[in-house]
Amino acid sequence: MELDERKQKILQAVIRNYLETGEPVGSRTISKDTDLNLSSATIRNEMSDLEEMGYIVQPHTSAGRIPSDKGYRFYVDTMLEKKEREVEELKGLISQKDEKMDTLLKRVAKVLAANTNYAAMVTTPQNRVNKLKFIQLSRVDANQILAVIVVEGNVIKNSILNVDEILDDETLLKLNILLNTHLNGLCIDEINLAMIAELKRQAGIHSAIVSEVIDAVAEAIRSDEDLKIYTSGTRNILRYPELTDNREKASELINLFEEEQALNELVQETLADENGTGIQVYIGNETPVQSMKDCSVVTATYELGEGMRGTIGIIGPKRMDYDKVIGTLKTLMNQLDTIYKK
Amino acid sequence: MELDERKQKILQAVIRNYLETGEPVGSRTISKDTDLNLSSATIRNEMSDLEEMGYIVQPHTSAGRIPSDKGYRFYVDTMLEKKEREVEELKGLISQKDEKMDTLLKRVAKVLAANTNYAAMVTTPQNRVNKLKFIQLSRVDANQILAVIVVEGNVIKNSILNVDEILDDETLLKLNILLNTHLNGLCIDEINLAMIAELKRQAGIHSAIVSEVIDAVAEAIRSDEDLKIYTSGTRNILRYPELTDNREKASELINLFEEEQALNELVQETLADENGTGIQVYIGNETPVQSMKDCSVVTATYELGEGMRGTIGIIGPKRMDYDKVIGTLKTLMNQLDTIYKK
DNA sequence: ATTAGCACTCGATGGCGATGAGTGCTAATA
DNA sequence: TATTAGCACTCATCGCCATCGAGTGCTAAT
Repeated sequence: MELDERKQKILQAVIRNYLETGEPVGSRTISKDTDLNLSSATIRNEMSDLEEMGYIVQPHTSAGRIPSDKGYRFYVDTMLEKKEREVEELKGLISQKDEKMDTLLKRVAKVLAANTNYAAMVTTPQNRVNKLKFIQLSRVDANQILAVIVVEGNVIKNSILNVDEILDDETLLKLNILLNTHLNGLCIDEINLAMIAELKRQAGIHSAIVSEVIDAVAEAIRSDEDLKIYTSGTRNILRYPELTDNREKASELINLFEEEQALNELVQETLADENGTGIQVYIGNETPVQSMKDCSVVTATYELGEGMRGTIGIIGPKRMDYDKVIGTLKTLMNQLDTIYKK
Repeated sequence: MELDERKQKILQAVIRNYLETGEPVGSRTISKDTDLNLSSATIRNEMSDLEEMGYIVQPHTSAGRIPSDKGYRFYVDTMLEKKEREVEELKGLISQKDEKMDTLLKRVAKVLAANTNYAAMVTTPQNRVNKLKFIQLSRVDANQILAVIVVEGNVIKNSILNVDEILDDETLLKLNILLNTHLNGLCIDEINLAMIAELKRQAGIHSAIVSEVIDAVAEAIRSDEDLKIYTSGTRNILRYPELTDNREKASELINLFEEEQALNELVQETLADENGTGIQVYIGNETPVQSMKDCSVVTATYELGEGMRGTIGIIGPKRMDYDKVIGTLKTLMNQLDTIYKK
């Protein structure tokens, strides 16, 4: 059977109506809502076809129809083809500059949640190729050394090293020069054992410290270590219609939402495959995280130049205002992009 | 009327039973549960008295009694007098050292939530008098300066400053010495305008940079800026009996739980008044945060020497296993204390 | 191909009586 | 005087059943 134009129109009407009301929608409603001028009986026949084709389902006999995952998928796909919606209200909401990265991202999560009424998440940007930019060792205390490591994109890591021997200023300076001249501009794959051995040899009796610094560098450069996920709007999960009478599932989802581990999977998936727009929609079982299979996830990837990429997204009910969510995500995504083009 | 020993015993029995079952408890149950050998009729009379005195209430006529806030308060107070319970299982759970502070605290929150089955929160320690320990300016890029600021307790802050003029190594060194000799060991109140002016004068043409550094220092030292609150076990909120059929309240509480702002109030309250044990219990309306008035909050203050103090706590139903919660909190509190005595 | 008509299905709603846990009161008892 | 047995009364809960109505699928007419 073919999904001709009339069937498409009916399907869209069913879904749009269901998104609004949350109730299974019947033939009479469609007959009145569309401009097709068809009687409810005709619609019934068409809906029967659509059900056979898997786009809609009946929760029980003698009830209206609701969209299946496949139905939602159709809806989202046709929607994405349409022109971008304007979401002006968000401009300015996150425009203050000079903010710390984490405050900014936290606020983005908040804005996103408040705007969509769904649960939102935002990750810190990940750098795929973290090049070392600068290392600095300083003495803080008699036997404490502070190692500051700056990687590309001005991400800064600190590490305090306890040392037994007392280092004088001159040695410290030598070590600084040694480390910087050898390591700057390198990314993690390029710091191999041979180089470490060479560094240790040149450091002579201070090789222990070099060792510790290298460890700190390795940790600093390993970006996934540093992935932070900010969430907001968890409460909205309680409003999701597919969960209202299923406390257990709601609870599971809330839990998931504070488990960075699980969200991480989602993020990785999002970052992995790259389609044109940067927007991804996972409906029901399409999600990489099993416990979200009753929900839909919409994510966007933002880019901060230099290959830094992060994810913002919302986790909502399958019955979601996809149009608005996608619009909002796009706007925020662009805002982030421009903010960091300062 | 007086709360004689028999009434106390009955009250305790009522509360203990209610904590277990969650059902209003009747006179017959008490008659069987206690070792008083009284008939249900006698108990009825006593319970009637207890109700008059405000320790228990009847959800509706011809139902059993449940504790009022005042009843819980009595229960908790008598309980706190008893000897400390041993909670051995927790030893070792958070024993790994060498962890980053935030990972550690995150895990403490997790352990706490998992152990009690309530919602848990942990704050980073706050330093009341933040003394400056060390400042370091380094050139990262042609026109970017990295300022590293270490305050007492080895808390490190970074800040990247953009500069117009190009600074050579020598000037940088001079600035470093200037800043360190003048500022080290001072806390925020001691850095006054006169001193800043003096610094700027000595810096000469580089006074703009000094200005920026001072700003960064001020921000770094302002500790409340840096208060982070880790939460865990939000899902447990859904299990609280007083909220199970009140979605709205549950939702509100969940929201509260991700609003650092609100939790902060709680923290401040906790840190403010200091009784002997470091444990505080807020029952129902006693809480400083209004939206928690259907819950109980139990907090503990941990100390990390040098005046660094943080809060760990749980937010649970009024019908809560106070005994276990307090025990768990005490154990974790001590663990944190000892871990940081390395 | 479309539509009117009709019998049928099934969840939702609300009334109703039975059930039973628990109370307060009174009178008997130790 | 304190305790207890007995009893009438209250009220939330549960299962049952009839009703209602939205919505369907099928058939026959247009």
